[in-house]
Amino acid sequence: MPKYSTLYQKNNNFCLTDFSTIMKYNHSSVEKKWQKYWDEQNVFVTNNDPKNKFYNLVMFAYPSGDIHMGTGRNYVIGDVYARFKMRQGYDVLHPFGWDAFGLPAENQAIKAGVHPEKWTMENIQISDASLKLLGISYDWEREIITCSPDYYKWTQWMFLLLYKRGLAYKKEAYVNWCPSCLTVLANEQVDEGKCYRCDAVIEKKKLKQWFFKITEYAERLLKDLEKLGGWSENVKIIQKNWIGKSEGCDIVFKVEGKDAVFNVFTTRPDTIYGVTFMSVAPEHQMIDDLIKGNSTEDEVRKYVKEATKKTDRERIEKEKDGIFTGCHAINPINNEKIPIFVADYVLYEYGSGVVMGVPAHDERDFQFARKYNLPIKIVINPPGETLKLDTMEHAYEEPGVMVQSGQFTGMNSEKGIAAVTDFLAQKKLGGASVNYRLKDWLISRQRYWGAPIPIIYCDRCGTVPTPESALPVLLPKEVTDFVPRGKSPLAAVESFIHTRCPTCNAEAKRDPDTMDTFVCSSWYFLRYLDPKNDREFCSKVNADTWLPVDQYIGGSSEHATGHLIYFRFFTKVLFDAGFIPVDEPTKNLFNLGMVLKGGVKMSKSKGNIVPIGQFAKQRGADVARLAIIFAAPPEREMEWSNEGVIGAERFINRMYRLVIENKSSITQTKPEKLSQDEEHLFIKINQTIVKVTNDLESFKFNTAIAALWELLNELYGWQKRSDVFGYGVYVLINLLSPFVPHLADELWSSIGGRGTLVKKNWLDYDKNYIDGKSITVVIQINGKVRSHLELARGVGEKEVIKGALDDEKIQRHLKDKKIKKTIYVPEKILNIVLFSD
RNA sequence: GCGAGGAUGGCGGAAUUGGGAGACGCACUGGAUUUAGGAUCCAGCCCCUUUUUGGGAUGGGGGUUCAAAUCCCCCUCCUCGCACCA
Repeated sequence: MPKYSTLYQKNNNFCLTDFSTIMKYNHSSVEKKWQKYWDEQNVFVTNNDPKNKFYNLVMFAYPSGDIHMGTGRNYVIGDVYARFKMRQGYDVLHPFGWDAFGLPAENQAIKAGVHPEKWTMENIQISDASLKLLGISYDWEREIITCSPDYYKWTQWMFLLLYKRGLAYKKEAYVNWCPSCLTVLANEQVDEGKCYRCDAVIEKKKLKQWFFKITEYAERLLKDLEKLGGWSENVKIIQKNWIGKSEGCDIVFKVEGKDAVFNVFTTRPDTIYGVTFMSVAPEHQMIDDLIKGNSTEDEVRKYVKEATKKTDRERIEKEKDGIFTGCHAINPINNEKIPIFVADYVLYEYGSGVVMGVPAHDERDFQFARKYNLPIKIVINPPGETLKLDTMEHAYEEPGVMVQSGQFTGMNSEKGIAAVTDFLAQKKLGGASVNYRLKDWLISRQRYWGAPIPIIYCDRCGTVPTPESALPVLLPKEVTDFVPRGKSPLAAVESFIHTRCPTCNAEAKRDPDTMDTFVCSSWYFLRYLDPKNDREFCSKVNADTWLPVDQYIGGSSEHATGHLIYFRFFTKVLFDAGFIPVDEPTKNLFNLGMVLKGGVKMSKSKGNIVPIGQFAKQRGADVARLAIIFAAPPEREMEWSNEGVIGAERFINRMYRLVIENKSSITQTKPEKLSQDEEHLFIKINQTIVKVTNDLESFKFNTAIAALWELLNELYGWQKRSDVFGYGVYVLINLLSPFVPHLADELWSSIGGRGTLVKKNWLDYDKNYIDGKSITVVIQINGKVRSHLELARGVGEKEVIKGALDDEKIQRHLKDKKIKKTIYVPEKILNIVLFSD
């Protein structure tokens, strides 16, 4: 078959041009032209009255400088999907916005003296321009910026909603305190127990903080993971572990000689006869009562003071220790007297902050008991074995058979757990109980650049929420000192802090703290639905119309324990309050892989970024898009490389040439009267439509491009400019449009198409031309491929065997051998098994 | 330590209800065309052996099977998440 190159040399019938003078695709004018067209024709403006809605949401971004290939990959992948859905006839909502509050802006302000707002807004402008250069199909009229008062007014409103529903409360909590910078630090700013800026060892400081009661939703957040069929198992498992449900038993221990009790949570009530001491977290409020007047009071106080100052990390790394309080508790099951310790391995936040020490059956308790020479009492034996105290080097933590356990002796652990729990419940000394690892969400930040907490403190009325009509509580702009000194910079802004009590009009003070930025991002997906509404965060009708999010795209599992839990939490709260019709924001989440450069994550701080705007100008947006998509599967990490760019450029130029040189042959009409070769090509075309459609649906964009490349190669080498060729090129142009939209629209218009392909329906395939009429059956001998047979579809096993036995290559292998059996997989494989000798 | 995922040519990656390993691209080699090319076209491109034939190969080792990248067991390494959760 003559190839393309020989054609233009020898035969000019097909009007082929000399390659050496071929025009190259001028990406910059073409891309500009179509971006302008899309914009002027409002191609991406959302239909407010959708018949067939599709909410395609990509995670919005933090505006730290210009976007680069690392961040841009997310938006390209989201865009491919959005454009595909548009072509399938959906009314797509594809919005974008900025998570614009947060520490980097503030740090920049502290470092360079630029106001956070100025820095943020400039970055947004630059990044918006880059996204537009990439041709991302956002409905820019819905862009939201969380630091703008129109937005954070509703973030504050959300706070008040939670407050009204009893889900926002204030309590004392320990925060990270840098004794050198004299400032409170966020958890992210503490690196291995040290200040990220000055390396000083971080201390703990007790401050009154606002919390959201996410623990009240723990069970639903856990249970409803089942509803999230389109989430990766990985993220669901991470969330499940994070929520950390643990079923067990509460046991009430009385304190000897005091009018006090401890409620202890345990998952192993079957070990209750093995309790030989009790440990209380150093933060526990009851310690004061316990030690008051004891001879060791001062020593215990000293221990508590030191322990509470330590970071979590320090507490974990050192050997377990503690101090005897001088008090004893009574084991309710056998009235044994056990010493009460304060020990810093006990977590105040989990359970009740008190644990019963069972050294024989818990490794931590075992170490602790050995250190302080406390008795160790074996109450569980491994099945069929007997533990010996003198030879024990570790606790036996597995289930087993209860011994030395009064009436429960002889029971196995499983039965014993239930029996002891029931027994305690009957005696009102405890009962079944569930604990979660999940903690309430601390949302106060002693920082400037965030949404102010809309709370007012009045001497007479106490804590008073700002009335909704007074929202937003504006963040004062005339601030110059952004350095937090143990309290929010806002505390020093007199005009902000001083206000009047909404209830009694007396002089009052505002809360000086701002909210964690995760609050802003927990509900942003709702604001897109109604971004300019100044009476509601989103109208009920819009929420009913657009929710849930049909496809959520972005981030990797790093958000699994943060944003993705918070945003499910907010959705449930708003659902309960009747504002939105769904209790899960989205059933489909697609996680994206990071972009690497030189093997490390591409990021501004690593200094290895490839800016997208600049790249799009120089080499083309479509080249960038194609390189990103083809380099790796979307969910996997991808290395940004120049080689990938070269391949993408080649593809685009080749595609462009194919179309421009054969304009007159291209047709949207399906071919008729096919020769054998043509039929083969037509089948390939139809198979490509199927493959690309399926791959688009399932985010296998890299293999979709591979299929397109195959078809392009085939058409490029095709000799006859008949209908099937012309139709093939037409198909190719169409299938390319979600990936390289500028090129596709340009080619579409160059062959006489009108408008943009975005508005044109996705292609159907011809069901009669998916499978070829002939099939290739692989002939194996003893599992090794020896030959192939071209046979008609529908061929029977006998014919295949006959064909195989007639085959020359097969005969060679069968010489002097006996056939043991044959295995035939219809229309695929025939395996001839021989006797081994 | 616990949990999850992964390891396929020189490279990115295809192929898993078990059925032709290496699609597609990059790099590389040879050739064509060109004043030139980082353009374009043709051919080759897992390893060994070879005239064709053939043999080996999906991190390592074992197993199941007519047949294993795919299923099972053991081991090594890598990535991510959690990490005193009672």
